[in-house]
Amino acid sequence: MSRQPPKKALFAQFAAVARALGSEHRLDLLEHVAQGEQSVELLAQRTGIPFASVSQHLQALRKSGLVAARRDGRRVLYRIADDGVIRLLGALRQVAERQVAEVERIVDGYFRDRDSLEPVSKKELAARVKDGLVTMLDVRPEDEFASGHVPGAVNVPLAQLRKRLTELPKRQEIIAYCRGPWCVLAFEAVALLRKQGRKARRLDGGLPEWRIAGLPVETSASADGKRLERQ
Amino acid sequence: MSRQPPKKALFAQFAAVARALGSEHRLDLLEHVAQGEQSVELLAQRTGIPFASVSQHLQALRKSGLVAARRDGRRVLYRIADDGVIRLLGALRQVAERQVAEVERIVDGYFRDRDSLEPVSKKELAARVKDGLVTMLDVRPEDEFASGHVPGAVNVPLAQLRKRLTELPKRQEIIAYCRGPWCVLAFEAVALLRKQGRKARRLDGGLPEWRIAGLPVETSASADGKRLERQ
DNA sequence: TTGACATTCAATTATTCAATTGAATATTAT
DNA sequence: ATAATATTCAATTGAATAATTGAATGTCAA
Repeated sequence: MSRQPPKKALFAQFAAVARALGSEHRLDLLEHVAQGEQSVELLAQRTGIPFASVSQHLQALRKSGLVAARRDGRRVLYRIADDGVIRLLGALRQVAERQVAEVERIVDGYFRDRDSLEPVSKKELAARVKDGLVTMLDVRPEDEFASGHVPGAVNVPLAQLRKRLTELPKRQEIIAYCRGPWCVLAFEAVALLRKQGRKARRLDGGLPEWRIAGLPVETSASADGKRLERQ
Repeated sequence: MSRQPPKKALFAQFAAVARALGSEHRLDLLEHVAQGEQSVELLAQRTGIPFASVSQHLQALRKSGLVAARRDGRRVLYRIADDGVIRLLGALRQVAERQVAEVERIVDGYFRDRDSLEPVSKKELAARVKDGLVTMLDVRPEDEFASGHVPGAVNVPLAQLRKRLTELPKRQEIIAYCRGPWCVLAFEAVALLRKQGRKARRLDGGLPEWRIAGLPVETSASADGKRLERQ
């Protein structure tokens, strides 16, 4: 292993990391883990993958250095190993989006207007939210919101958006986001809001991208967080 | 395929790209393709992979959008699909390097000093080469050098370096490079030069990185290029 | 210590992927 | 047309991987 042609050995390691990314379930898990440290069971619930499979996939991800784990009581909490992983996922997304025509068709097909991608920087946006000039809308499920969100964001899960429109400002611009650039919840939220005549845009990125941009993240100590007390 | 949950369909595409990267042979081929447009046969020669396998791997890479192909006469020339691919490879390398301890050990084990990584920008370097303040040393095989290299670089393949030391300036700083950041030839060259008392460093990156930085690339119309006339 | 719970391990089966070989296709030159 | 060459396709084999199930491990609380 160690005394073989170094080039081969290097490629083997790089290939191992890429192989770990080469599974839909693991990508799904990675996106969820990127939201914040989580237990195996919670990830199984959120992704709908059987918990034994989740455990195995997480171990595969760990072996290739994409996630890290620590024990807390009787559960094991997994997290993204470091910011480079988020950037790697971004680069993968970029290549796939730009080059695989299929993706374009899927996104375009489902969501008419592929809307203004990041017309305003995240840092500026954070300032505007603080000044009350725009409203950030987090359309993820409540428990995910609780474990970490953009400061000042309003949480209305996509499923309830239609009914709870009154909770959102009428004229102010609304910026929707969810898990990350791949997450379709935000696309759908923007489509719905625009149909209702609201001024809405999508944040090109989710919580992980917000975090690695060096911006603060807020957590709700409790908010349906029965399963989250330990975090 | 197209009317399935969009999230799944997106992940499937991203996973497909990652899977395409998850093979040592394909990474090897990608590194070579990144040097410049090349035919299947030439790639087979340079990588030592049977040509039928090379063809299949290239098709896999093409299907996932990592390389593109065009026909020229009776040969098919493959090239990197776009700059995003180089960046993706860089991100992969970064994650693997930072997180997979194995790589550190391999690199450190083989090459004592992991030497000054990119202490000077590529743009500045290009200027210094032009002014004759430093010498760029390309240690790749002659035919690879011929199909594209840093302007003004001297080509001495690693195997001949010890014998041809006299061709290099005695006191001037020497910057060695080869195919890319993973390429070990440059590490070895620097080690050898330093042992000889020369002032040598390694360029953190190779021709592809040079190219996507927007810097010019020079080709030798002829230089052992019997097989390269058409390029 | 016992029981409850979260996670991991082990074993099975089905699927996918890789390498190899030889044949088929497409292009150029004769 | 025919031959020569570069590439691709097809079929085989063996290896790696994924999903599933049930058992085993480790931790906390009573």
